[in-house]
Order: sequence, then structure tokens, then C-alpha cells
Amino acid sequence: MSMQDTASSGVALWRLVADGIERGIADGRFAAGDKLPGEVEIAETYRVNRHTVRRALAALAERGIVRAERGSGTYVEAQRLAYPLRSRTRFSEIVGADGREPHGRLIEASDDVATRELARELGLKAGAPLVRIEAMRLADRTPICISTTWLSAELFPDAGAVFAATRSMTKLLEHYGVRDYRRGATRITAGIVDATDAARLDLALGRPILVVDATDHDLDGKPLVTKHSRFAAERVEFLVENG
Amino acid sequence: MSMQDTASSGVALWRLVADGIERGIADGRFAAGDKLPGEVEIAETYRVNRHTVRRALAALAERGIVRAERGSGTYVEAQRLAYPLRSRTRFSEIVGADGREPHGRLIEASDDVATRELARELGLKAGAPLVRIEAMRLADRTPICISTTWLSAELFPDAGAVFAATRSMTKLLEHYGVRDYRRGATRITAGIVDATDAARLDLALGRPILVVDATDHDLDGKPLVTKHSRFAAERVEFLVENG
DNA sequence: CCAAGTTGTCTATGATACTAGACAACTTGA
DNA sequence: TCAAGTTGTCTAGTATCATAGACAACTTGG
Repeated sequence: MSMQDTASSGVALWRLVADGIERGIADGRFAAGDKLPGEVEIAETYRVNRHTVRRALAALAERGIVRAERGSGTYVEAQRLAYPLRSRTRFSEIVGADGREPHGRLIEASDDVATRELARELGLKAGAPLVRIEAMRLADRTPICISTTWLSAELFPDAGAVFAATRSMTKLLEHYGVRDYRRGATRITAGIVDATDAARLDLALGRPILVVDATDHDLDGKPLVTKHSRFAAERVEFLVENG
Repeated sequence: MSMQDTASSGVALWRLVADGIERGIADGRFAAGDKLPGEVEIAETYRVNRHTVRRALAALAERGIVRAERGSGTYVEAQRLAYPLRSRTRFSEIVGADGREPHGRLIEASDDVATRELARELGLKAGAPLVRIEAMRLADRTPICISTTWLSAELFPDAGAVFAATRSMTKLLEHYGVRDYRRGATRITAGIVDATDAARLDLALGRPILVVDATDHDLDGKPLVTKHSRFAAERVEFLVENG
């Protein structure tokens, strides 16, 4: 690597090295507790100055992914939340199944108006009144994702207040008499976190996020809520289970 | 925004602005053909110098996402490949359905030995001989993803040569008498492209990728091939269809 | 034609990123 | 105890990042 690379990409070299090491941890090349190669060796493999490696390791250490021990070495500590994407998707159940404590937090609830796109997803007319709920979901105090959820304001009046009280979309729907619901099509892509979400997710700027757009339906196929969620990619791994 | 942000994130300011604009395009806030706000206005919204905005726009222009017209404005041009993740997943069919021309290209085929993980996925013993195929998949000459595929060397002898000739995993399997196959569990996460894949995918360093691990089975559930694929996130959007 | 608004180019300055080399401080195993 | 290997700290030089201001070149609409 060289400054040439970083010049064209807009990403600092140390950041590329840090991402490479983190990828190695995610891939299992370095397991939790393992000792990483020495700073000199890492510098050679990435063809980078040792100071650049040190900066990369410092960034990883600050995020709690590795821990440096003077005179000894640098060691790994991390793991990702397995997040199955099924027809029946409930955040609290998924986090609970991972042996962690799920939490929901209302960031903001406000009135909104359906754009053409939102109207199509929810089976409403463009301009229909909506409730927009901005919420954060956590596992053991670690922020996992930010979700923007839209519901019809006519079908779910005061949805914001109900969510604030229940902190759960499932319980909110129960409150309006919805016993069960299913996830329809789910669109996934990746991007870079913006400043607002970065602050909320306690994520460094420039980190990758998984962006999920999905609509939940009742058992008759009627759309209930549509969501736009941003997951901290470094803390989650989606599982798509087929057939 | 300020230099403070870029210092802690390792991502240049102009890159954050470029990502923000690109996200706006992906979200539909700016549609193809639309005129973007003026450079001065963008600079104000991101609280950044106009030169920084110009660098961001130059980067987007170089990637063919926007086009600047002197005296007039800067205009959008882009869109993503919709990639459904189904039980039955065939690259060529997906790309064809999008009205584009699918291509496969063999990068490298080599002999390999099953790690414990690969052996588990393929239902073999650790140390079993494998064929490893590194391949690129394209739509209309645009690289979409790099796949590393592993097959049993005993069940599929000379698989590398067969893939080189057919350039298709489906045709390769047909050659060995496999009429049909299904995708099992699929794991998706996001990361940052490494230098090797960046060059192959014609992607700037630091760009996000979608990482997919999947195993294909025959109709009896016997594992056939297991893959580790890296998709250029900016060129693809996964669709998970449930129910 | 003209004024307002747009992108393109130039100079200049300070802060940050990366490289390079040297040495200190500490741990580990022989 | 000692040598080898590790992380921690310091100085210095070059290239890039970001800001600032000014003006040129061009398009658009009145």
C-alpha cells in the first residue's frame, strides 16, 4: 500500500490496515484471545510503516476489539450478533437467542406524510397521514441498529406514545389488536454511516452499515409497518435461511 | 463536519460528503437525471469548504455517478442491480432478468485442503482435497462480485478446467451430472474491500462490500459447493423474499 | 444583451497522514 | 541473568487534506 491508494480512496492507510485486521478477526483467521502478529510483521504484510500499524491497532483498541500488552503482544477480543432474517423476525427473540439482553429506545416520534414510495409499501394513498418512529435497538447496552418505522396514523393513532411505553414494535401492534405478523420482501444493501447515526450507534465515522428496508404484513397480507433500518455492520451478521 | 471527524474516523471529509450524496441518490432523494444542489449550497449543508465539495463531486464523476456541466449544474446518473436471494439463486438468471448481459471470468483455480470449517460446510473430513475456484461475475462488463468457491476434488475432478470452459457454476455442476441444486443458509455481512478485490472489481479502496457465505446442496441435501463472495455494494442490492 | 447563478482554476496557509530512524520500557523463554 | 522479541515514545521530513479568497468561463432566464 501507499499514499497513492489513500489519495484516490479518501480513506486513511491506517484505517485500511485496521479494517484488514478486523476482517481477519471476523473471518476467524484470528480468534478471540489469539495473539496478533507483531507490529513489524503486520507492517511488512501491508507494506506500511510500523507507525501506521500502531495507529490502526490503537483505533481497534479504542473500540475494544484488541488489547495491547507491552512487551508481550496484541490480543483479540470480539464477536458478532447472529441475526437471522426469517419470515418471522423479532428483534428481542433474536437477541435473546444469542444469550444477550434486548433493549429498545425511542429516539423520536413525529407525524409524517406518505411519499409515493411509502404509500405503495403501506397500501395507502400518497399524502396519507403517517406516524414516523425513530428508534434504536440494543443488545446488552451495545447499539445494534437505528430503525425508522412508518405506520398509518389512521390505523395506529398515538403510535409514538404507545411505542415509548412498550419499547417494542411487537407489543405496539398487539396494543392495536394485531396478534401476529410476517415480514414481506426485505432489501439489503451496505453503505457508510452518516454523522447522525454514527453518534447514535457509537460508531466511528466511515464505518460500514447494513441497510435494510422491509415491510411487515398481517396474516392476510395487509401491510402494517414499513421500516428503514441501519445496522452497525461490525456488530451483526445476517443469516438468510432458505428451504 | 470538521477535521475532528476525519481525524478520528480515518475517512477524508470529501469522502464523507461523496458518500452522503451517493446515499441521497440511492435513497431516491436525487433521481437519475436530477440536478444536484449547487456546490455552494452543498458546502453549506455539510458545513464544509466548497473545494471539499468539488473533490467529492469529482470522485463521484470519475465513477460515473454524476456529471458536471459548467455554468449549468451537476447531474445524476446511476442505478443498482436488484439481486434476489432465493432458495434457487443463479447469477446469470438474475442479471438477465435485469435486462443486462451476465459474464463469468475465471481468475484462478488451484488445489486446496479442507480446513475444519470448510469440511463442516461440505460434509467432508478436515484435510480432504478440494478445488478452489476464484472467479469474477459481471453484468454488462461491470464487475459485480468476486467469488471464492470450494468443491470436493474427489467428487469434481478437474473442476477448475471445467469452469474455465463453461464460465458458469451451474454448467459445471451439470457436467458432473448435477441437474439441480438449492441454496442452503446464507450469511451476509458488510466490510471494506481489500486491495486485491478492489483492483479486480474496479472499486476505489475503502468502498463497502457485501460479503456472502453460502453453501449449495443437491435436492437430497448433500452439500456440493461452498462459496465466499464479495459484492461491490454500490452496484447491487439484495432482495430477501419471504413467505 | 445583461444579471444572476453555475462550474473551473489559481494561489496561499495550517493541520494531518505517512514514512523513516532511533531508542526506551517491558515480557518471555532459555 | 540475559538475549530476543515485543510495545511505547520521540524527532524529523514530505505529501495530502481542508480551508480561504479571488476571479475566469460558461449557462440560463428575463
